[in-house]
Amino acid sequence: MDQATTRGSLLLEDQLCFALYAASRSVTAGYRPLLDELGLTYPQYLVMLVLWERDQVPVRDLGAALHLESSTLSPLLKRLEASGLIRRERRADDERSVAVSLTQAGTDLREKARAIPSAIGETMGLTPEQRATAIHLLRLLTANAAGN
Amino acid sequence: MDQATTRGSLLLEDQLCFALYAASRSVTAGYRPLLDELGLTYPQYLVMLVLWERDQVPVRDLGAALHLESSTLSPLLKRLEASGLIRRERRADDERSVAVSLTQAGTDLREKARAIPSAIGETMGLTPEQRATAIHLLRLLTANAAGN
DNA sequence: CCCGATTAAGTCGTGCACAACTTAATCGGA
DNA sequence: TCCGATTAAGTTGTGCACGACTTAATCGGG
Repeated sequence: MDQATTRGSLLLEDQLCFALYAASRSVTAGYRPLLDELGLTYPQYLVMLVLWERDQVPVRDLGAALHLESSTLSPLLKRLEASGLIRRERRADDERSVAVSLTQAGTDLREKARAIPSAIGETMGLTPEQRATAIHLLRLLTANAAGN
Repeated sequence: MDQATTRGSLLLEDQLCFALYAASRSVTAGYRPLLDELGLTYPQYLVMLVLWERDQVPVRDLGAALHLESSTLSPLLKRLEASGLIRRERRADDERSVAVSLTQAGTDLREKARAIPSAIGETMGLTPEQRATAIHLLRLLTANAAGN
Protein backbone atom coordinates (compact mmCIF):
# COMPACT_ATOMS: atom_id res chain seq x y z
CA MET A 1 0.00 0.00 0.00
CA ASP A 2 1.46 3.35 -0.99
CA GLN A 3 1.30 6.40 1.20
CA ALA A 4 -1.50 7.94 -0.83
CA THR A 5 -3.97 5.46 0.62
CA THR A 6 -3.19 6.38 4.20
CA ARG A 7 -4.05 10.07 4.27
CA GLY A 8 -5.73 13.00 2.60
CA SER A 9 -5.40 11.93 -1.00
CA LEU A 10 -8.11 13.19 -3.30
CA LEU A 11 -7.35 10.59 -5.96
CA LEU A 12 -10.48 8.83 -7.06
CA GLU A 13 -8.79 5.48 -7.32
CA ASP A 14 -7.65 5.59 -3.71
CA GLN A 15 -11.13 5.95 -2.36
CA LEU A 16 -12.84 3.04 -0.65
CA CYS A 17 -16.04 5.00 -1.01
CA PHE A 18 -15.80 4.94 -4.79
CA ALA A 19 -15.00 1.23 -4.90
CA LEU A 20 -18.10 0.67 -2.81
CA TYR A 21 -20.30 2.90 -4.96
CA ALA A 22 -19.07 1.28 -8.18
CA ALA A 23 -19.39 -2.27 -6.85
CA SER A 24 -22.90 -1.70 -5.57
CA ARG A 25 -24.15 -0.37 -8.89
CA SER A 26 -22.29 -3.05 -10.78
CA VAL A 27 -23.89 -5.84 -8.76
CA THR A 28 -27.41 -4.45 -9.01
CA ALA A 29 -26.83 -4.16 -12.76
CA GLY A 30 -26.01 -7.88 -12.69
CA TYR A 31 -29.38 -8.58 -11.08
CA ARG A 32 -31.32 -6.54 -13.62
CA PRO A 33 -31.72 -9.11 -16.42
CA LEU A 34 -32.75 -11.80 -13.91
CA LEU A 35 -35.18 -9.55 -12.07
CA ASP A 36 -36.66 -8.24 -15.31
CA GLU A 37 -38.02 -11.72 -15.89
CA LEU A 38 -39.82 -11.55 -12.55
CA GLY A 39 -41.02 -8.00 -13.20
CA LEU A 40 -39.14 -6.71 -10.15
CA THR A 41 -36.62 -3.95 -9.54
CA TYR A 42 -33.76 -4.61 -7.16
CA PRO A 43 -35.26 -2.80 -4.13
CA GLN A 44 -38.58 -4.52 -4.82
CA TYR A 45 -36.74 -7.85 -4.80
CA LEU A 46 -35.30 -7.03 -1.38
CA VAL A 47 -38.80 -6.32 -0.07
CA MET A 48 -39.98 -9.66 -1.45
CA LEU A 49 -37.06 -11.41 0.28
CA VAL A 50 -38.25 -10.06 3.62
CA LEU A 51 -41.85 -11.07 2.94
CA TRP A 52 -40.87 -14.60 1.86
CA GLU A 53 -39.10 -14.94 5.19
CA ARG A 54 -41.98 -13.61 7.27
CA ASP A 55 -45.40 -12.59 6.04
CA GLN A 56 -47.57 -9.82 7.53
CA VAL A 57 -44.77 -7.31 8.05
CA PRO A 58 -45.52 -3.74 9.15
CA VAL A 59 -44.02 -1.06 6.90
CA ARG A 60 -41.99 0.05 9.88
CA ASP A 61 -40.24 -3.36 10.11
CA LEU A 62 -39.55 -3.41 6.39
CA GLY A 63 -37.84 -0.06 6.78
CA ALA A 64 -35.79 -1.34 9.70
CA ALA A 65 -34.74 -4.48 7.79
CA LEU A 66 -33.76 -2.63 4.60
CA HIS A 67 -32.62 0.65 6.19
CA LEU A 68 -35.14 2.59 4.12
CA GLU A 69 -37.39 5.53 4.99
CA SER A 70 -41.15 5.37 4.68
CA SER A 71 -40.84 8.04 1.99
CA THR A 72 -38.96 5.48 -0.11
CA LEU A 73 -41.06 2.47 0.84
CA SER A 74 -44.54 3.91 0.47
CA PRO A 75 -44.36 4.49 -3.30
CA LEU A 76 -42.41 1.26 -3.82
CA LEU A 77 -45.06 -0.75 -1.96
CA LYS A 78 -47.79 0.94 -3.99
CA ARG A 79 -46.09 -0.29 -7.15
CA LEU A 80 -45.76 -3.83 -5.76
CA GLU A 81 -49.44 -3.72 -4.84
CA ALA A 82 -50.36 -2.44 -8.30
CA SER A 83 -48.46 -5.36 -9.85
CA GLY A 84 -50.50 -7.77 -7.72
CA LEU A 85 -47.74 -9.23 -5.54
CA ILE A 86 -48.65 -7.77 -2.15
CA ARG A 87 -51.57 -6.44 -0.12
CA ARG A 88 -51.48 -3.53 2.33
CA GLU A 89 -53.99 -3.30 5.16
CA ARG A 90 -54.31 -1.13 8.23
CA ARG A 91 -53.89 -3.14 11.39
CA ALA A 92 -57.01 -3.32 13.53
CA ASP A 93 -55.10 -3.11 16.80
CA ASP A 94 -53.10 -0.02 15.75
CA GLU A 95 -54.62 2.09 13.02
CA ARG A 96 -51.34 3.91 12.46
CA SER A 97 -49.64 0.75 11.23
CA VAL A 98 -49.97 -0.89 7.83
CA ALA A 99 -49.29 -4.62 7.49
CA VAL A 100 -47.83 -5.84 4.20
CA SER A 101 -48.65 -9.39 3.14
CA LEU A 102 -48.17 -11.58 0.10
CA THR A 103 -50.89 -12.35 -2.43
CA GLN A 104 -50.98 -15.79 -4.02
CA ALA A 105 -48.99 -14.38 -6.97
CA GLY A 106 -46.43 -12.98 -4.54
CA THR A 107 -46.10 -16.32 -2.79
CA ASP A 108 -45.81 -18.17 -6.09
CA LEU A 109 -43.05 -15.86 -7.31
CA ARG A 110 -40.76 -17.32 -4.66
CA GLU A 111 -40.17 -20.46 -6.71
CA LYS A 112 -39.13 -18.46 -9.75
CA ALA A 113 -36.73 -16.50 -7.54
CA ARG A 114 -34.95 -19.52 -6.11
CA ALA A 115 -32.43 -19.69 -8.94
CA ILE A 116 -31.33 -16.08 -8.51
CA PRO A 117 -28.87 -16.21 -5.58
CA SER A 118 -26.74 -18.93 -7.10
CA ALA A 119 -26.80 -17.25 -10.52
CA ILE A 120 -25.61 -14.03 -8.94
CA GLY A 121 -23.06 -15.83 -6.78
CA GLU A 122 -21.68 -17.17 -10.02
CA THR A 123 -21.22 -13.77 -11.68
CA MET A 124 -19.72 -12.31 -8.50
CA GLY A 125 -17.04 -14.96 -8.66
CA LEU A 126 -15.75 -14.80 -5.10
CA THR A 127 -14.60 -17.79 -3.12
CA PRO A 128 -16.73 -18.58 -0.04
CA GLU A 129 -13.93 -17.18 2.13
CA GLN A 130 -13.75 -13.95 0.15
CA ARG A 131 -17.51 -13.70 0.31
CA ALA A 132 -17.53 -14.10 4.09
CA THR A 133 -14.75 -11.54 4.46
CA ALA A 134 -16.59 -9.08 2.23
CA ILE A 135 -19.84 -9.43 4.18
CA HIS A 136 -17.97 -8.99 7.45
CA LEU A 137 -16.20 -5.81 6.31
CA LEU A 138 -19.34 -4.35 4.75
CA ARG A 139 -21.30 -4.87 7.95
CA LEU A 140 -18.52 -3.19 9.89
CA LEU A 141 -18.66 -0.23 7.54
CA THR A 142 -22.43 -0.02 7.74
CA ALA A 143 -22.43 -0.17 11.52
CA ASN A 144 -19.64 2.39 11.90
CA ALA A 145 -21.04 4.87 9.41
CA ALA A 146 -24.54 4.58 10.86
CA GLY A 147 -23.45 4.60 14.48
CA ASN A 148 -21.72 7.93 13.99
CA MET B 1 -20.18 -20.41 7.76
CA ASP B 2 -23.51 -22.21 7.79
CA GLN B 3 -24.90 -24.01 4.78
CA ALA B 4 -27.40 -21.26 4.08
CA THR B 5 -24.61 -19.06 2.77
CA THR B 6 -23.44 -21.61 0.25
CA ARG B 7 -26.56 -22.13 -1.85
CA GLY B 8 -30.00 -20.93 -2.83
CA SER B 9 -30.99 -19.27 0.41
CA LEU B 10 -33.42 -16.41 0.04
CA LEU B 11 -32.65 -15.04 3.50
CA LEU B 12 -31.92 -11.35 3.36
CA GLU B 13 -29.18 -11.55 5.91
CA ASP B 14 -27.23 -14.10 3.88
CA GLN B 15 -26.97 -11.88 0.87
CA LEU B 16 -23.71 -10.20 -0.02
CA CYS B 17 -25.71 -8.03 -2.38
CA PHE B 18 -27.71 -6.56 0.49
CA ALA B 19 -24.63 -5.94 2.62
CA LEU B 20 -23.18 -4.05 -0.34
CA TYR B 21 -26.32 -2.05 -0.95
CA ALA B 22 -26.66 -1.13 2.71
CA ALA B 23 -22.98 -0.24 3.13
CA SER B 24 -22.95 1.94 0.05
CA ARG B 25 -25.94 3.98 1.17
CA SER B 26 -24.64 4.14 4.70
CA VAL B 27 -21.27 5.52 3.59
CA THR B 28 -22.74 8.12 1.24
CA ALA B 29 -24.99 9.16 4.12
CA GLY B 30 -21.81 9.68 6.13
CA TYR B 31 -20.53 12.05 3.45
CA ARG B 32 -23.71 14.08 3.33
CA PRO B 33 -23.11 16.48 6.23
CA LEU B 34 -19.54 17.16 5.05
CA LEU B 35 -20.53 17.65 1.41
CA ASP B 36 -23.48 19.85 2.36
CA GLU B 37 -20.94 22.41 3.55
CA LEU B 38 -19.35 22.41 0.09
CA GLY B 39 -22.72 22.51 -1.64
CA LEU B 40 -22.05 19.17 -3.35
CA THR B 41 -23.90 15.89 -3.62
CA TYR B 42 -21.91 12.68 -3.48
CA PRO B 43 -21.86 12.00 -7.25
CA GLN B 44 -20.96 15.67 -7.82
CA TYR B 45 -18.06 15.24 -5.38
CA LEU B 46 -16.83 12.26 -7.40
CA VAL B 47 -16.87 14.39 -10.57
CA MET B 48 -14.89 17.09 -8.77
CA LEU B 49 -12.35 14.48 -7.63
CA VAL B 50 -11.72 13.58 -11.26
CA LEU B 51 -11.41 17.22 -12.30
CA TRP B 52 -9.02 18.04 -9.45
CA GLU B 53 -6.83 15.22 -10.72
CA ARG B 54 -6.94 16.29 -14.35
CA ASP B 55 -8.63 19.34 -15.79
CA GLN B 56 -10.23 19.60 -19.24
CA VAL B 57 -11.92 16.19 -19.19
CA PRO B 58 -14.34 15.15 -21.93
CA VAL B 59 -17.73 13.98 -20.68
CA ARG B 60 -16.92 10.62 -22.19
CA ASP B 61 -13.86 10.19 -19.92
CA LEU B 62 -15.83 11.25 -16.85
CA GLY B 63 -18.32 8.54 -17.68
CA ALA B 64 -15.57 5.97 -18.07
CA ALA B 65 -13.93 6.97 -14.77
CA LEU B 66 -17.15 6.92 -12.75
CA HIS B 67 -18.98 4.19 -14.70
CA LEU B 68 -21.85 6.56 -15.43
CA GLU B 69 -23.94 7.09 -18.58
CA SER B 70 -24.16 10.43 -20.32
CA SER B 71 -27.84 10.44 -19.39
CA THR B 72 -26.76 10.62 -15.74
CA LEU B 73 -23.82 12.97 -16.26
CA SER B 74 -25.43 15.55 -18.52
CA PRO B 75 -27.95 16.86 -15.98
CA LEU B 76 -25.43 16.53 -13.14
CA LEU B 77 -22.87 18.61 -15.04
CA LYS B 78 -25.52 21.21 -15.81
CA ARG B 79 -26.14 21.57 -12.09
CA LEU B 80 -22.41 21.86 -11.35
CA GLU B 81 -22.17 24.51 -14.07
CA ALA B 82 -25.17 26.35 -12.64
CA SER B 83 -23.48 26.40 -9.23
CA GLY B 84 -20.41 27.98 -10.82
CA LEU B 85 -17.86 25.23 -10.24
CA ILE B 86 -17.28 24.03 -13.81
CA ARG B 87 -17.44 25.14 -17.43
CA ARG B 88 -18.52 23.03 -20.40
CA GLU B 89 -17.29 23.83 -23.90
CA ARG B 90 -17.47 22.03 -27.21
CA ARG B 91 -14.03 21.00 -28.37
CA ALA B 92 -12.86 22.73 -31.51
CA ASP B 93 -11.15 19.63 -32.89
CA ASP B 94 -14.20 17.40 -32.41
CA GLU B 95 -17.52 19.13 -32.20
CA ARG B 96 -19.19 16.02 -30.82
CA SER B 97 -17.16 16.19 -27.63
CA VAL B 98 -17.66 18.50 -24.65
CA ALA B 99 -14.69 19.32 -22.43
CA VAL B 100 -15.41 19.93 -18.74
CA SER B 101 -13.05 22.26 -16.88
CA LEU B 102 -12.86 23.91 -13.49
CA THR B 103 -13.73 27.52 -12.82
CA GLN B 104 -11.71 29.43 -10.23
CA ALA B 105 -14.41 28.59 -7.66
CA GLY B 106 -14.12 24.93 -8.61
CA THR B 107 -10.35 25.00 -8.24
CA ASP B 108 -10.60 26.81 -4.90
CA LEU B 109 -13.05 24.26 -3.53
CA ARG B 110 -10.29 21.67 -3.54
CA GLU B 111 -8.73 23.12 -0.40
CA LYS B 112 -12.02 22.92 1.50
CA ALA B 113 -12.34 19.30 0.37
CA ARG B 114 -8.93 18.18 1.63
CA ALA B 115 -10.22 17.38 5.10
CA ILE B 116 -12.94 15.07 3.83
CA PRO B 117 -11.11 11.77 3.13
CA SER B 118 -9.55 11.57 6.57
CA ALA B 119 -12.83 12.54 8.25
CA ILE B 120 -14.60 9.78 6.36
CA GLY B 121 -11.80 7.32 7.00
CA GLU B 122 -12.39 8.02 10.67
CA THR B 123 -16.10 7.22 10.60
CA MET B 124 -15.51 4.09 8.51
CA GLY B 125 -13.26 2.82 11.26
CA LEU B 126 -11.38 0.13 9.35
CA THR B 127 -7.73 -0.68 9.87
CA PRO B 128 -5.50 0.02 6.85
CA GLU B 129 -5.35 -3.73 6.22
CA GLN B 130 -9.12 -4.11 6.31
CA ARG B 131 -9.43 -1.12 4.03
CA ALA B 132 -7.02 -2.62 1.50
CA THR B 133 -8.83 -5.96 1.63
CA ALA B 134 -12.19 -4.27 1.15
CA ILE B 135 -10.98 -2.28 -1.85
CA HIS B 136 -9.49 -5.42 -3.37
CA LEU B 137 -12.68 -7.45 -2.99
CA LEU B 138 -14.91 -4.63 -4.22
CA ARG B 139 -12.83 -4.22 -7.35
CA LEU B 140 -13.02 -7.94 -7.96
CA LEU B 141 -16.79 -7.79 -7.63
CA THR B 142 -17.05 -4.81 -9.94
CA ALA B 143 -14.86 -6.40 -12.58
CA ASN B 144 -16.64 -9.76 -12.43
CA ALA B 145 -20.15 -8.33 -12.50
CA ALA B 146 -19.29 -5.95 -15.33
CA GLY B 147 -17.29 -8.48 -17.32
CA ASN B 148 -20.27 -10.82 -17.47
C1' DC C 1 -59.53 12.07 31.65
C1' DC C 2 -57.03 15.08 28.83
C1' DC C 3 -53.63 17.17 26.11
C1' DG C 4 -48.86 17.55 24.60
C1' DA C 5 -45.44 14.31 22.86
C1' DT C 6 -44.47 10.49 20.18
C1' DT C 7 -45.08 7.29 16.49
C1' DA C 8 -46.55 5.30 11.69
C1' DA C 9 -47.30 6.17 7.23
C1' DG C 10 -47.51 9.06 3.52
C1' DT C 11 -46.69 13.48 0.36
C1' DC C 12 -43.65 16.59 -1.98
C1' DG C 13 -39.46 18.27 -4.09
C1' DT C 14 -34.72 17.37 -5.60
C1' DG C 15 -31.22 14.63 -7.46
C1' DC C 16 -29.34 10.46 -9.05
C1' DA C 17 -29.30 6.06 -12.29
C1' DC C 18 -30.41 3.85 -16.31
C1' DA C 19 -32.87 2.21 -20.64
C1' DA C 20 -34.42 3.77 -24.96
C1' DC C 21 -34.15 7.12 -28.03
C1' DT C 22 -32.60 11.49 -30.65
C1' DT C 23 -29.36 14.71 -32.74
C1' DA C 24 -25.31 15.92 -34.68
C1' DA C 25 -20.52 15.21 -35.93
C1' DT C 26 -16.89 12.16 -37.49
C1' DC C 27 -15.08 8.05 -39.59
C1' DG C 28 -13.99 4.86 -43.19
C1' DG C 29 -14.48 1.65 -46.85
C1' DA C 30 -16.46 1.00 -51.65
C1' DT D 1 -15.90 11.31 -52.75
C1' DC D 2 -19.88 9.83 -50.59
C1' DC D 3 -22.89 7.51 -47.64
C1' DG D 4 -23.80 4.09 -44.09
C1' DA D 5 -21.88 3.08 -39.54
C1' DT D 6 -20.07 4.72 -35.44
C1' DT D 7 -19.47 7.92 -31.74
C1' DA D 8 -20.53 11.89 -28.26
C1' DA D 9 -23.74 14.18 -25.84
C1' DG D 10 -28.20 15.05 -24.61
C1' DT D 11 -33.57 14.13 -23.83
C1' DT D 12 -37.32 11.57 -21.89
C1' DG D 13 -39.61 8.48 -18.77
C1' DT D 14 -39.48 5.44 -14.71
C1' DG D 15 -38.04 4.26 -10.26
C1' DC D 16 -35.34 4.75 -6.26
C1' DA D 17 -33.42 7.60 -2.01
C1' DC D 18 -33.82 11.03 1.22
C1' DG D 19 -34.90 15.48 3.73
C1' DA D 20 -38.65 18.24 5.26
C1' DC D 21 -43.12 18.19 6.10
C1' DT D 22 -48.15 16.54 6.97
C1' DT D 23 -51.83 13.67 8.88
C1' DA D 24 -53.71 10.75 11.95
C1' DA D 25 -53.53 7.49 15.75
C1' DT D 26 -51.64 6.19 20.17
C1' DC D 27 -49.25 6.97 24.44
C1' DG D 28 -48.52 8.71 29.03
C1' DG D 29 -47.90 11.98 32.85
C1' DG D 30 -50.47 15.31 35.69
